Amino acid sequence: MEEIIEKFYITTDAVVFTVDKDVLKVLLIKRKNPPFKGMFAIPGGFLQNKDKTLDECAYRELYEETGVKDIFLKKLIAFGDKGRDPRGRVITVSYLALISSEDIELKPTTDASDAGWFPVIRLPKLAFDHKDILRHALDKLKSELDTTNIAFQLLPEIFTLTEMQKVYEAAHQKMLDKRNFRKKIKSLGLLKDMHQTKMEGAHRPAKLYSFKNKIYCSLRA
Amino acid sequence: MEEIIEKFYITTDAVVFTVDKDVLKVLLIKRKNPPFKGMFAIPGGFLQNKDKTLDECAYRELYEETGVKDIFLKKLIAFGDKGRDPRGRVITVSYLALISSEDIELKPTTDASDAGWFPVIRLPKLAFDHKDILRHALDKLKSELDTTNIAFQLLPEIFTLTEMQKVYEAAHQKMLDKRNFRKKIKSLGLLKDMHQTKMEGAHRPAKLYSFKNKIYCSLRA
DNA sequence: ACAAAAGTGTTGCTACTACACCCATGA
DNA sequence: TCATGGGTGTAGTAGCAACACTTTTGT
Repeated sequence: MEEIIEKFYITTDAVVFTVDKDVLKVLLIKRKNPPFKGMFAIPGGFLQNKDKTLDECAYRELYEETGVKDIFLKKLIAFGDKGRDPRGRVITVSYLALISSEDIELKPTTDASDAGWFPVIRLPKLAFDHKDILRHALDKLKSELDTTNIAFQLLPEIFTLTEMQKVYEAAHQKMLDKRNFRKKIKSLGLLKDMHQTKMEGAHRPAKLYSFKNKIYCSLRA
Repeated sequence: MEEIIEKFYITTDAVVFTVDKDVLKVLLIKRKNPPFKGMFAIPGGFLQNKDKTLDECAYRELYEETGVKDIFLKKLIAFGDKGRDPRGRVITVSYLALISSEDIELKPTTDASDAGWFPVIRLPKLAFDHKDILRHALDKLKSELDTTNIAFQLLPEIFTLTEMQKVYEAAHQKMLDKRNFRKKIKSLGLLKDMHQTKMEGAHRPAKLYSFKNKIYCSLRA
């Protein structure tokens, strides 16, 4: 490799979504250093040569900054315009990440004193071009929910159909018809009836379901 | 930026497709230097700081290596596994590129003595992980043809419906029903009847169409 | 008895598939 | 007149959207 070839900083940034109390939320951290000190940002950081893959870098940075681990990650796209980071030329690879709201407790770690979950409809101003990265990831989340079985990444092990519907409604930010939703989901054949019910409040108990397969796959031919 | 942060090589690689004589082809170059000297590869090269965007890098490298310019480019995804390039850690951003077969004449340039168009069904062995990059781009091409109006990037200014159908058939590698194809395309309302015909051989002349709008857009809400 | 969420079917519309014949032309 | 590709319509099916009432429970 000739000397004249330039090298650049690489980061991975993970846009982590969850649906918590019927609200779509995203994980952000407060920056402790300049630039954009004190502003919120998508968790991520610099690729190191010890990271064997970009995925590994995304996992490592997410864990270091927020304590979140064992999470679904899907690589999205690269952002590399000049000037997007005032420190120098940085190419960022964005990730879509999903986590069940059961697992969103943040353990404060060295880097994560100010990590938190923010409703997507009420975001703080974000550092860098993270608004663009987040919007792109949100669009991707919607299309993935419609074309793959990733919903299982946002639900607990067993759940009711109403809970599942709330996940779709939160992500798409619109209400769905109960009968049509249930018909569609049942026709996909992804769910297993657990023959248990969940009683919650003064009304008829809801049947519980789980996914037959918790392996990410497309629903189209 | 602290000294301990590592930097990496970045490349952009453009997977350029065309449909030439009803066959889907991809543009490859023969490598003139090690590693993989003499093997074929997707055209691309190293990001330079003068490139204001990743797109600009992809355009520049494609032009330098193949003489191809003024072409549709869409950024796809990053490849960054360790060991994918024996020279060192290289992160590659792939691009989907499309060109009309009218414009595929390759002018030999300094770097492009061995650029050529290869049918996708009969590819030579490719350098690096370019087989993976190509397959990913091909999947993307198919889904883009189904959900956007990019077909205009693969057709001449005016064309017949049969020519358009051949583009879809070549890309999807399957035959389509003539009546259904025409019904679908007409219902999209993208085409303008040019009130001209094209006579070619001993049979009824074909009506010529062009796109109302040659601006890339999605066909779904 | 009532309040609250669970659960369930039908109808109309749209979009896709499969399929066969006539038309305009040059040789 | 024949060979060639251009051009057209219909019937069946599958999937989506709109819509209201009964069931089961706790209080």
